[in-house]
Amino acid sequence: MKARQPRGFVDRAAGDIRATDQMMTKIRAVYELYGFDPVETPMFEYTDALGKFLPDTDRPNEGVFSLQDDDEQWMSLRYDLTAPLARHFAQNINELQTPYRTYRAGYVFRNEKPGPGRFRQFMQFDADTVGAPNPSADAEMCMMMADTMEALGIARGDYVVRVNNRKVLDGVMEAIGIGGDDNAERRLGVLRAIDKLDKFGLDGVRLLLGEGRMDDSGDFTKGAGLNDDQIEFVLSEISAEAGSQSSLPSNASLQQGYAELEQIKALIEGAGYGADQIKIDPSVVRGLEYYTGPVYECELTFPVTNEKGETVTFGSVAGGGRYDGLIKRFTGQDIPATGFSIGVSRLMTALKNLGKLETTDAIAPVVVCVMDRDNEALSGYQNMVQELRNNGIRAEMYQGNPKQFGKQLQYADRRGSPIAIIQGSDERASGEVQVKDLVEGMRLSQQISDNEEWRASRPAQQTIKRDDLVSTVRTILAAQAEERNG
RNA sequence: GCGGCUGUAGCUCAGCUGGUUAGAGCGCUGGCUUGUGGCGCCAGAGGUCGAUGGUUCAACUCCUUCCAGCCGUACCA
Repeated sequence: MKARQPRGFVDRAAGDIRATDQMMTKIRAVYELYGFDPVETPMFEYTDALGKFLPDTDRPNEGVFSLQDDDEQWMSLRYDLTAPLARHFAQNINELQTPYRTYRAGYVFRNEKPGPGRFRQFMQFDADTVGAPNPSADAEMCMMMADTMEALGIARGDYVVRVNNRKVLDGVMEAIGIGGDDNAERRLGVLRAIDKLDKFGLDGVRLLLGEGRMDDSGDFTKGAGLNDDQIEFVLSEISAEAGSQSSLPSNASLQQGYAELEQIKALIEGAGYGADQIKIDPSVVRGLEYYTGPVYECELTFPVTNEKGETVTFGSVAGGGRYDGLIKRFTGQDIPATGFSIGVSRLMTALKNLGKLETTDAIAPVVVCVMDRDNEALSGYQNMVQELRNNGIRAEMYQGNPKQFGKQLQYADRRGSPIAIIQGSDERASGEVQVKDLVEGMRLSQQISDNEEWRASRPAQQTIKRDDLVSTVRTILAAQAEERNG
């Protein structure tokens, strides 16, 4: 049998897990500071609770991973953290105090084609306020996003939170005469086209708003089919400076959208945030389905170099918006809500590129070598290990086959151990141990080319009293730490 | 989903216009070495050449189909 994971799923190694933990700790601290409390929901939900994907018998797993419980009910792995929150709130509506301010993190699952940096299981970290109808709640989300980026070490100017309002986009489309149920399909096409602004630029969007666009492989994407006047209206609107009113015939949706954006702008300015952190941007679209008001996303603006040496802009690492209709599906009553989601894995990749990820693995343990294998010697080694541990120093006794001493040092070396402890019968008889600084020894090795000489010299090794073990190890570790930190 | 490109050892790849027993470097395992990591020397393991069907005296090499991966694109709650 070949050992492998399902496509789009990955194992995570120690370094990734530790780095993720550190990130999550920082994110959580910001959310807590803002007065949000944690909540957790299960990975599985009944499929109908997740929303639009009701599996049909032909394709039960389109988009989501679904299976039938033994009572025939369909259940699915969650594909985001918002739908489960709506379910949780609706279910506990009588107990939960509103506005309900909550955050949660966890894996979500999407059954779709994986790609580089795109997996079928990935981590999201969400914050939401339920029962808050005013744009002030949206403004708070934007500020929290900005604070989170800075808490993670992303400098001001290397990120920007961009805010728009779905009502503005709706108003624009109404103004160019594609409002109403008849044009739902066309409006979707327009939104999709606008969403491609990052990728294809204004010219690409122009094509997609009109007839369509041919991609590099020769594949043709059908456009939204607007006429030239309509296209120019849309383009001028999405490329307009923040806050400038368009020349289009106004309507209620447009006016309300602008008013809400004005209010958000006033709040973030009042809180001291500048346009280099949060700005109104009429080209932000976000997901197409359930957003009903302000939408916002956080984008990284610095160029990063990928493994292949190509320069790419990273784009969006977090996004959200107002979803006033989502909870109503369960309760029948209007419950306004707004919130956002951080793509943890994606953001981690970006931080790695920025050098802001604390990739310093935990210091590997001190390895106590096994020289003699009689019980007296072994208990002495174990005693040293325990003493180091009791003093807060990671340590382990070599647990492999000890017959070749060279293998033990090789193990310590490849494990990245800072120090090896050696005590043979001679040292034991005189109450001594050898302490070997593996980092210093590696440096010395570069000056010695002959293998015999390298061995005989026993580099970076000192003989000390057994009683001085802990203090000597501490001294060496401190020196190594100082060197690492420059 | 659509279009293009690519599948040879754990990894990176070589393998001529089809020719007998498929190679290299690195890595891995063991040994030199039951008192010393790097460097070194010796030995070894590991491949139904992505899978299937076909053409041929003969296929890693050419063709079909499938699968997987990469790039672009579409969809993306």
